[in-house]
Amino acid sequence: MENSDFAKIFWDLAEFLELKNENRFKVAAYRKAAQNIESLSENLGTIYKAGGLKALEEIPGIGQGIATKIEKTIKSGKLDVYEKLRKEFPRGFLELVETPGMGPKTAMLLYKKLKIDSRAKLEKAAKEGKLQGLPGMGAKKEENILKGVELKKKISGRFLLNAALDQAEAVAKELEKLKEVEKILICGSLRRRKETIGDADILVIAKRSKNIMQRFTSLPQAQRILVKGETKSSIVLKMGMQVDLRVVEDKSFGSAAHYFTGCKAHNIKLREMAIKKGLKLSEYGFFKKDKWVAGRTEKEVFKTVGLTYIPPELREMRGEIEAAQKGKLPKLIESKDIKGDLHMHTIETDGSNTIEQMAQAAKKLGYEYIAITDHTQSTRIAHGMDEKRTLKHLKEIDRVNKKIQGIRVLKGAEVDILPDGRMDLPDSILKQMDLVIAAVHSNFKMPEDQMTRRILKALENKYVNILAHPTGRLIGEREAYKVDIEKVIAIAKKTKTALELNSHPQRLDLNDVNCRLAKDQGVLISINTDSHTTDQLNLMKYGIFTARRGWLEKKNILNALTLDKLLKILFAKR
DNA sequence: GCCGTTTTCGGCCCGACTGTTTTCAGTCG
Repeated sequence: MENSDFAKIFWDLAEFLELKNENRFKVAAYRKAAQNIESLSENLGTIYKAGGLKALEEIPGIGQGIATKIEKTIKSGKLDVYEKLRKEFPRGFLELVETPGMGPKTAMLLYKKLKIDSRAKLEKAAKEGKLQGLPGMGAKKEENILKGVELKKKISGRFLLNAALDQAEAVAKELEKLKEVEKILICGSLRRRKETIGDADILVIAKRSKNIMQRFTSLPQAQRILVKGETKSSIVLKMGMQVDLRVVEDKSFGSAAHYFTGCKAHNIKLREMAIKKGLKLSEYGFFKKDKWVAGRTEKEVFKTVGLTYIPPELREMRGEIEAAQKGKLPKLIESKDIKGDLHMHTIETDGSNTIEQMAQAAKKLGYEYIAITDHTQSTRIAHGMDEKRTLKHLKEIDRVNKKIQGIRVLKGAEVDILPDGRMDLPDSILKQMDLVIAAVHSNFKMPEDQMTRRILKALENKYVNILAHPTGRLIGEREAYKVDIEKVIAIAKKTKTALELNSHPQRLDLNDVNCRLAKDQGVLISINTDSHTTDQLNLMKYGIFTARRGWLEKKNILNALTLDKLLKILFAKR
């Protein structure tokens, strides 16, 4: 069982108990546990096997009750209370509650009065006007629920970070033109640079909000207004993403920015810490009794509860608060630390630019070096190189390297890892390169033990320097292949092989959690763009975002090394 | 159900918007 399967059980349990009007703190406790389980880097099953019930109870938000439920689930594969509740509510009931505008109270009301137990039935009843007239239900509420049903059909889940960021920035740019706007900041999961985004949160500092709200709700890219108030409005963009806008005064900038950036659990923790200090924290600031005392900047917010400044990417309740208390937060990697890009393609295989064009573009970015790493023969779809072409290509890189000044072009290739773990080119060819990237491009559906063996064997090859996109996932398109990532990290450490953090917004592979795992084991990460055009060299920022979410520092990054240090490490394995 | 340098019992984050309520419940973030 995956952690997400366990989490699902507790998310659902919370929902069921809420429907049954259980104690709301109990409901919240289940949700907190589900949340924490989702963000664990280690599998619950593994934790239980290693340390039993005690180890489970050490996870924040998990006590005796939930630990026992996890144990039961591991032992028997199911949880009786969960199964019982599932039978009590019809299938389709949860999607009813998840319809925007509906909540547990309304869902139960409609179920009891009208036997509505699915979203389809809800839509039908609303269209027939059967909802209005029930207690607390009028024509408007019925209309809203219908809108919610439609919205759910339209909003296609989550958006890739780059797409969401582009859209949010476009909205912010429009609002910035208004003279009332003093400051504007994109907050929420966008500011935390999560790999996928549910909705965008924009914070505006202004004294008067009326014009701003008017402009916001009438933007050309707006498709629907969800709510429109004095300090808070929400719209849905034509591309399907929801955007929330909040307007506050300047003296609340810090507390509002902090609040709208989240994550939720992190916020709650800070508010609890404020209470312990006799203060109340909201988006408007810290209050002693009813008197405002602080909140002008985020730094001030953290300082007031005794913490050093926590960068947005770390605010995920993954130990950042404890680290800030001890003054032990990492000094996160930044764009300026990156000295080169070690994974890119040219027209020799499936890229669009020449070696020289890639080198010139990289030079403009201020890089000290790049590596040209075209595909090898097995990746036929990319016109991969056989031995003969590879040798010719390496010579061509030498030629370009002599020709251009101010940047070093390293000779490399992205070599396929064959299903049996052998490399797609013989060692006699690999040894003529400065850098070898190994990658899985075929047979994704192997069983976990086979895939793990396959990759470990590649890492043991003394010419392999980097494992490209280590789990092979394409966000929203293809699941990661099954591989024991902890073993991969351990062997990467042993063999002095770096792991790639592929910067493409659809890959971001390794992900944040695994990056942190690799860091803790002392494995170097190479943040690469895997560019197929000169433009794509700019994708580096997404890799850096994810690296920061993984607590990575300059010293953890292979391509933050100067050229001579890099070369030393590349050849140290041979 | 979880949790504890104020606690093993009694707390548990805080506020905006909407609709239907005539003072507030429900939903959302």
